[in-house]
Amino acid sequence: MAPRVLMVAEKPSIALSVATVLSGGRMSTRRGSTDVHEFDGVFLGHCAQYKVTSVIGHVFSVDFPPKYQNWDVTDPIDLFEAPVLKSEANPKAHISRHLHQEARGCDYIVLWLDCDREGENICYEVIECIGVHESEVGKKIYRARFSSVTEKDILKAMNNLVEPNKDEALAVDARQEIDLKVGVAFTRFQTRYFQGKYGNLDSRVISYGPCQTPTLGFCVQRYLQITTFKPEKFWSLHLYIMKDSYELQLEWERKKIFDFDVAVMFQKMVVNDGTLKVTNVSTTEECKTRPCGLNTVNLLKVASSALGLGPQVAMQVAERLYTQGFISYPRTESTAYPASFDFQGTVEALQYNPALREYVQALLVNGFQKPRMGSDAGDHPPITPMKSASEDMLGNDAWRLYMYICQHFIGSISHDCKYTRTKVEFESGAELFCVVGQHVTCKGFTSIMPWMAVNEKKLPQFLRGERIKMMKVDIYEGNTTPPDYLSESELISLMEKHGIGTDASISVHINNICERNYVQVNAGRRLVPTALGTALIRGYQCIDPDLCLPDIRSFIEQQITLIAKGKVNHAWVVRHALQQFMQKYSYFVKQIERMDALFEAQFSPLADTGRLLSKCGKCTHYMKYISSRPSRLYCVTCEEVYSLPQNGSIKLYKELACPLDGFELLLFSTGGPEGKSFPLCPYCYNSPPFEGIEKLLPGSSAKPGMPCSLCPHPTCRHSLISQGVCACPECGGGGGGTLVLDPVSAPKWKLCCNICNCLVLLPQGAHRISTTGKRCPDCDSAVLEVDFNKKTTPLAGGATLHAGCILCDELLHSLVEMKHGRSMFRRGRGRGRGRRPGGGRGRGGDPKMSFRDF
DNA sequence: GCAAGGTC
Repeated sequence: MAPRVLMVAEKPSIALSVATVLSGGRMSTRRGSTDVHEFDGVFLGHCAQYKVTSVIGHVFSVDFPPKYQNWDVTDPIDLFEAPVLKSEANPKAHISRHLHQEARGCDYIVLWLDCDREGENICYEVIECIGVHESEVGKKIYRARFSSVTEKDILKAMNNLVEPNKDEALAVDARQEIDLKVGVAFTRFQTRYFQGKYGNLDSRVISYGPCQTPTLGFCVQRYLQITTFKPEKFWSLHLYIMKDSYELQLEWERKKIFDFDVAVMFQKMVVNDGTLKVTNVSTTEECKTRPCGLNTVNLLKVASSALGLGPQVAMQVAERLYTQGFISYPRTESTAYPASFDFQGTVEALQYNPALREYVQALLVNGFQKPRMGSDAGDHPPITPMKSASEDMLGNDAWRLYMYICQHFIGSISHDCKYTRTKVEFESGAELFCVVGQHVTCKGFTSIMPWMAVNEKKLPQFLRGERIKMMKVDIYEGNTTPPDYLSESELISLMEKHGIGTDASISVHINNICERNYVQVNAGRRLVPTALGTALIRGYQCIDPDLCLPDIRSFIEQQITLIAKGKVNHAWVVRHALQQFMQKYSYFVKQIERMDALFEAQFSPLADTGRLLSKCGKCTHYMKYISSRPSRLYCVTCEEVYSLPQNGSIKLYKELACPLDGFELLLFSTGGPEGKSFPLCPYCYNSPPFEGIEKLLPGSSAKPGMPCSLCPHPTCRHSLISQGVCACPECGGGGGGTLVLDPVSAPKWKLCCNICNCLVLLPQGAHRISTTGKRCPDCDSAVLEVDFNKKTTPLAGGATLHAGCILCDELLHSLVEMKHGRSMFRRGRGRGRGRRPGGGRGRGGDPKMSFRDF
């Protein structure tokens, strides 16, 4: 039988290109998690059946196990030695399952991931999904190495298959683990420390990261240069002459001097001389070179400085242009065009663009220039237009960005700009002056990129030895000025220079420091640090400047490069790097008061912030509601902070207290037309899930990590304690009671009303219980869904999901109704009743214990 | 809630 070959690319577009080239365009396509292209061909000299599919970037991402997810119970320092887990980055896409299924029955795997470290790492993610042992690498699993997705490169790669490089993949594993542990440990510590003290920081988290923090560092460094700048007076000579009815101001060779008396002395020397002699006239041919191919960093810089588009927006627009086929892949480091690049075709496509037509046609007639040699990072070709477009097709921002990409591309294959530069030098009283003129002889690429044009500056004719009459010699008094705030475009250059982030992530880091309120983007897209951003960086500078220096990234890079080159063992490097960061972390924690001194000077203590809202269950005093991000409650007496759900409003809920802890209940509401609201107890909301259960119930069967399926709150992070399950059947109509899972007997699945203390038993052995929003047709009580484990409760039809009324003994009807669209109402027998103090206004007739006991 | 890196 013909061998079967599965090929996996990094993204669907590359899978399509590879399949198209290798099949000569004759393949069939099957839709799946990602498309699968099938065709017959030749593999290693035999006829073979091919399938080509792709992942969508990384399949897995790395995180801590659930045990370490709770900020309340995990000391951040433990994170450095915690295990890390890889889980599917996008579980909904089912990429892992897709690869496993497609690989079944295949004899060979060929990996077409991007040829960089990340790509090498994804190779091994694919190998993991496929479920093949790594010992098969080289026998069954091959790596295609290609530098561009062109026919020539694809065929060449196919004929030169190699093995994936495990060391490079391990280097990425190391980077992921170090970034995760360092970033999360510092972030959690800082966030809790400062948000537990100040009420007006206005940021959801006080984050730290080896890329985002140095990025912020650059902005603050410039800010500090500005604030500590002391202007100085300076003086300079302005000498004016008249020649052939041109009035000219000459440049003084000394530019400026900082002593007035000396400036006066020089002025006198010139005035006393009275004549100005031309000492030299020189003319040079100058050349302004055309640009190389456009890469992401340069695109982002132009987008920010010339088009006023921030990096985040620019990348979004560029991605849309890419997916619509107007431009090539927008994330690339390379500025060199591949040898096989189709310049002719690309130029021809642009002649239909009215704005470019004239220039493009001239280029086609006169021939275009070979582009300058750029740098080839081995990733993707430079960003180029792929087809013609009009403003109507794209919309304003996309059109401007697209036009820039076209202009840059055309510029890169146009002539250089040529001009002559004439410098005339003068002397008077032993002081030297000069004037410079420029004359463009060939506009070249500046015709299509007019903002790059060389300024014409005409000069009258001067002859060497000529004596010129001076009009006047003034002393100009000026002040030195500080630099401006860092522009976004300068920041991108600095990040690139120091290796902070990648073409794909630079925009994300900049966006992060804006969103977290560390910097603000001012007019002209200049970045001004906020009080928070400044306090953070100045704090690191006090405690441990390494933490905010760009070298922190290069340190990690240099460490993992040792792994990539196979020089040092992966585990050793990770352990060593983490040990160093752990020491830095401990020192930082010990010294945090030095950073805090800066915060103290800028921000208000929690006690001075917010307004009184609801009563604390511990001390019965009113607690303060802090409305600035992140909104939270603060008890001044107990000095405790209680976090609240975010992005909504909070108000007192009927002045009712939680029956469990005495804290006054609150009502949280989200805005908008589909706004939701639910009541919550601030103490329960902040209760560590397992601690509480275990304290209350020795020998509890609750397992760490068991998710809370009862709590309908989208923000709920409880496991077994929750609120607001459903309306209480006793007082639900008028009293507003809500059934909560009774924490005392949680593993026994009981519900307890927070108003009237009514207890409702739930079926045992269920592993998930949730609300349906439906009402029992018999007694009008809430209907719950109960999910049983098949093993413990085999039921007719293999059904595992049941729903029933919490008061009547009816259990199965709603399920059947849901499954078959009709009600099969089977009434069972009640087995007594739950504790129900107060009686209430039961609507279900004779109140019974709910649900049959399974 | 947290990092940085892929990609959509």
